[in-house]
Amino acid sequence: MTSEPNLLAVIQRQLAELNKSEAKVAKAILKAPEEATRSSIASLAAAAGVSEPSVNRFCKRFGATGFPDFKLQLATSLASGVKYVSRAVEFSDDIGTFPSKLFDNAINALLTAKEELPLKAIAQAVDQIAQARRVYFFGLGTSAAVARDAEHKFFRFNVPVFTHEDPLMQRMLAASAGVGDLFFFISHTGRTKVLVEAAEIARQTEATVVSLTAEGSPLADKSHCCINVKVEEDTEQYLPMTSRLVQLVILDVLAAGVTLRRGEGFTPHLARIKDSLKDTRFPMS
Amino acid sequence: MTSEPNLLAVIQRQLAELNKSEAKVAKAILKAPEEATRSSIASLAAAAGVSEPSVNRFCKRFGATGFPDFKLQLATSLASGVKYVSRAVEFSDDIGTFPSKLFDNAINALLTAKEELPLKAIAQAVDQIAQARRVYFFGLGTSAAVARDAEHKFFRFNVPVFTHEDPLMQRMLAASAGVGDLFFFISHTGRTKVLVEAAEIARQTEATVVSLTAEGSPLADKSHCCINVKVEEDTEQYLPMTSRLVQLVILDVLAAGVTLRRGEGFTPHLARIKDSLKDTRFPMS
DNA sequence: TAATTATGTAGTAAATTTACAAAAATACAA
DNA sequence: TTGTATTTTTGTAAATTTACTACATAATTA
Repeated sequence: MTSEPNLLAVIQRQLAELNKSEAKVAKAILKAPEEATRSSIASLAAAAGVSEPSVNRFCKRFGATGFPDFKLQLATSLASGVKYVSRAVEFSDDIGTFPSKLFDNAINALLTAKEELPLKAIAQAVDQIAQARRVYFFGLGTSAAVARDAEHKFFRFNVPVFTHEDPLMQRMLAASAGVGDLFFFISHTGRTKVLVEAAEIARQTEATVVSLTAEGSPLADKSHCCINVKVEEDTEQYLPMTSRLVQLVILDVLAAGVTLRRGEGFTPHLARIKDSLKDTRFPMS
Repeated sequence: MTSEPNLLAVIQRQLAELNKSEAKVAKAILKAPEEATRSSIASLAAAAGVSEPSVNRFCKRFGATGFPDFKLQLATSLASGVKYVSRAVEFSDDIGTFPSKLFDNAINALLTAKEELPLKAIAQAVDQIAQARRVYFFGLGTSAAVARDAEHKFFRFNVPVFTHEDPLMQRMLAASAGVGDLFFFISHTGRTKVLVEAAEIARQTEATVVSLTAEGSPLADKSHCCINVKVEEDTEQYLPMTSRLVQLVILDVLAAGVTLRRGEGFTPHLARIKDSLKDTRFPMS
């Protein structure tokens, strides 16, 4: 059963080849498709001016097992028209519209990323992080915040993690790296000079270089392992980027991957960390 | 008929408040939603281990006129891409399953947040940020990364922004605040002592206190304006939180709101900022 | 123990499908 | 053409499946 994305279009196309009563049914459905999904076979038959079995035959002709199945397919087809598509925010937007637009853009970015996850690179990165003696997360600008987030997360997993936003520190640390060190570079464009340079320096040592960045970018070229994040076309230049959200979730994936590798025996450690924060908080009322 | 965009999420959320048989039905549907749309009331009842009227009552509870109507709503909901329900990562998961789970969780969190956006509070926060002479973003732990992200974003909009991760700096800055200062506190729980204390100190000055945190939390109580983020049940304690993603997008919304308020004349400024970064990057090949 | 709530049984109503027959359309011979 | 045979289309009526309602029993709560 190949579920057709646009059932109405198929009906429209077949209209000429249908016999009289079936054509009547088709017209009735095309005229009010939403209503058709809600009506019984009797009322649709009445609306089309035919008998109930005619409607039933019509449904079977279009690949459904019967009338209810047809309604289901029709409803699905109608609903799938409204997907989450990127929509630019405009100056004419108001509070009722632009927040949903931004959320839709974010959701859309994650949906897209989910479909084309570079699983091989992710698995490889998990391996390398799990084996690393020390992990450095480096990013600049917006990506520095992502690196910071990663630091917090991985710290919980007993991975010795470090972050530095200062390019000079990044260079120096890269230069003095050795076996067991892992440098994880985060960059939207993969073209930020100082970051690429730091990666280059790290690469000349025995350390491992992993990056979360755009495919084919200078930064990706310098890495042992690169997790590609598709860079969306830069249509909306002045409003927030969604790529960092994707980066964050990919880092969640890496963290989860490392945890899973540690196995069930690791949960007490996590519980202890969580517990250690208890006293810093006001108790629940 | 208020057509709910994400029926599965609604069912998931209500799960705790359902009585035994209805919960069984809910679980059966959540387990195999696609199949549920195709089955009869009898087979679904059998699958859930309850009687047919229980299924019927379940449907009515969720706003449907009956079982067929419910199936229709479910099918519509599924088709519109909303099959993203929070699923916990388990130790038996492998690379083929847990990444999608995490993405689904993230997408689900954003979808849920989108549905219940506190637009009034957002509008108010936009007003206050737009009027502020200085804006301080304060957070700790994971929220510090969110604050950092906010700093980068708002800086582009020519808002004088500051972030500090150090609780002592936060206290001192809060204490010396005055008219025109805005303190923006970010916290998942809203119960972190040192942060709540800083908010309390800021509140005693002429400054404005805005927070992005859990409803009814101590931090929310200290704020002039609180943007509520629903805190999901803490079932999955050891794996990444999705709330920070929601926080980030809400901050995007605020930033967009401030920009829109500035009007079209502001774009040259944004272009200049963007331009200033050009020389820090390797050109596209 | 009473009251309330939850759940299932059994019967009923509604909707859908099937089997079949009538009607219409088509093909073809005279 | 026109009548007849054949095929296709369509509707009627019965059968079947499905969904709903009313009510009784069970479980829970006060």
